[in-house]
Amino acid sequence: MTSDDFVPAPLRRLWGMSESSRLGRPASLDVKAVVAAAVGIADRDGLDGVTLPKVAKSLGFTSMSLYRHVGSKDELLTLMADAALGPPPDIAAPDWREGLRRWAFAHRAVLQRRPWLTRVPVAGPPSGPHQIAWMEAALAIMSGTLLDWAHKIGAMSLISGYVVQSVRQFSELAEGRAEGQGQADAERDYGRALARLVNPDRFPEAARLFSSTLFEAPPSTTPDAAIADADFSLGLELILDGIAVRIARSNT
Amino acid sequence: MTSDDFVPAPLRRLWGMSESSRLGRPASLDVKAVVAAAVGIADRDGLDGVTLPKVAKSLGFTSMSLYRHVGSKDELLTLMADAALGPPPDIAAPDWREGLRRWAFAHRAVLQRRPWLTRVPVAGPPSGPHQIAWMEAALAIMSGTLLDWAHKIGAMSLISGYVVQSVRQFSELAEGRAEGQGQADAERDYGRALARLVNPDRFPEAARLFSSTLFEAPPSTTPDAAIADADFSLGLELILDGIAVRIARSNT
DNA sequence: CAGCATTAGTATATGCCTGATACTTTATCT
DNA sequence: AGATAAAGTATCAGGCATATACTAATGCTG
Repeated sequence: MTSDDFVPAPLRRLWGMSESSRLGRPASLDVKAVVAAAVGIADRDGLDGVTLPKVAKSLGFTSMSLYRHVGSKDELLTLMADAALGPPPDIAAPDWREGLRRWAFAHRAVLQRRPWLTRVPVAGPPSGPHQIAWMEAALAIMSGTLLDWAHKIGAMSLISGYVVQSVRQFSELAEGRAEGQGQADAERDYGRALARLVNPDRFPEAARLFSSTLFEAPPSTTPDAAIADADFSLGLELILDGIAVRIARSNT
Repeated sequence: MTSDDFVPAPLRRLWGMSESSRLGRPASLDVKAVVAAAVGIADRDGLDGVTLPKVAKSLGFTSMSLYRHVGSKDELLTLMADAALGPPPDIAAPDWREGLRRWAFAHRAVLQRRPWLTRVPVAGPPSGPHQIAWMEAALAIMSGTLLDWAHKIGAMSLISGYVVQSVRQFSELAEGRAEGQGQADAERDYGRALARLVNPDRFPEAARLFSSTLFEAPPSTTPDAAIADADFSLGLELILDGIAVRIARSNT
């Protein structure tokens, strides 16, 4: 018989329910501080830069002290993910479609500011307060529709997965580019070599694709970000179209 | 002036262009063997089980020998991903919709057999021969449509991303479940606690969701796999609906 | 007011890992 | 018969996560 309001430690830490028992030595450190320090390091050095020694040092403590506030490094990553995600913005939209569109763009904006978020290994269903809040926002947007729960969840996670994937892809490319000046050359070499490897006999469609304007387009005047925006919208609208079909179908 | 048929070493290895120069000591090891051994370990111990010492030992060599055949551990992961993906099956379908559906299920089947594939960190656009072959298959399926390249690529990566995401989510859950008998209890506790944390005032929709039948459904008679299949199809058909709208629009 | 239980943080150590460097071994080519 | 060059090995440095056993600081109890 577990007590009815028992909450596992990781969840307690996720939801900011630190208890600071009156007994014993008082803590000079807390979960919030640890997570904030870790997020700061991730912002500066990327996710691989986050190590327990470095987080501890940035706070003026030893590595082992962190284990008083966090169960493991994996748990720290989960805590970081929810903290860095932050609360969703207020989305007031005339209809579900515009609402989901704004939700997707807001989500994307957060990830673009912290690309390392797209690389945090997901360890289970959303369970942090911010994750739940974003979920709530999406569900609220769809509350006027007649979709059942399974469809709502499906639509939301489809959009969210799409956002993560597209931001990750773009940021990887950008990182590669920033990694030295000669990187641009290397990248061009890489593309050129790949185009040569894609034999038109074995891969007719792919070969046509690789030699299409899409990959030639040399010094396009439009900035990369604009292209990325267009690509992103393209896929997003496709998803929204699919959802629209479902909604129309559920109304009959 | 780089030679016009210069191919970067990682790409050469990906495409099986090992050169075995006639000079010097002949190699008793090659990229293929290394990758195969690594894949075998990943199949048994998961992606975290793959370390250079273990791969080398399973071949009867020392860790450092691997660096003669593979640039880095990250590169090894890339090679593993393409090797383990394997070639796509022949997909003969009457129309693009059935074709893409089969393509998605085939992709999913591969990932289900090797769940660690969904956790290999992606390091750039598809560039291995098998990845290209899968891409070719998808493009061929859509070749009858009037979609432009951007839409085709968008549709394909949307589906592929969805497949990866859904398999990863399911396999995580299954792993957690297999990780000891008490895990099921812990999981139930977790869900229960979470349901209590989701305050209906702050999160009205989410709270209703958490207390809906979707989460109660105790010992459902239908096996997990069947439920997963249904969920998967749900999202997939949604995507296909979206693509259908695009295709219809591009025909006008 | 003394000391005890309790909690926070530290010191130290183990066993891993990736990868650099310098070496030995084994083959071909001249 | 060497010279040459590549394959594989030995050793090592620098990091990392984390277990265990410690010291330090506080409130509670007598």
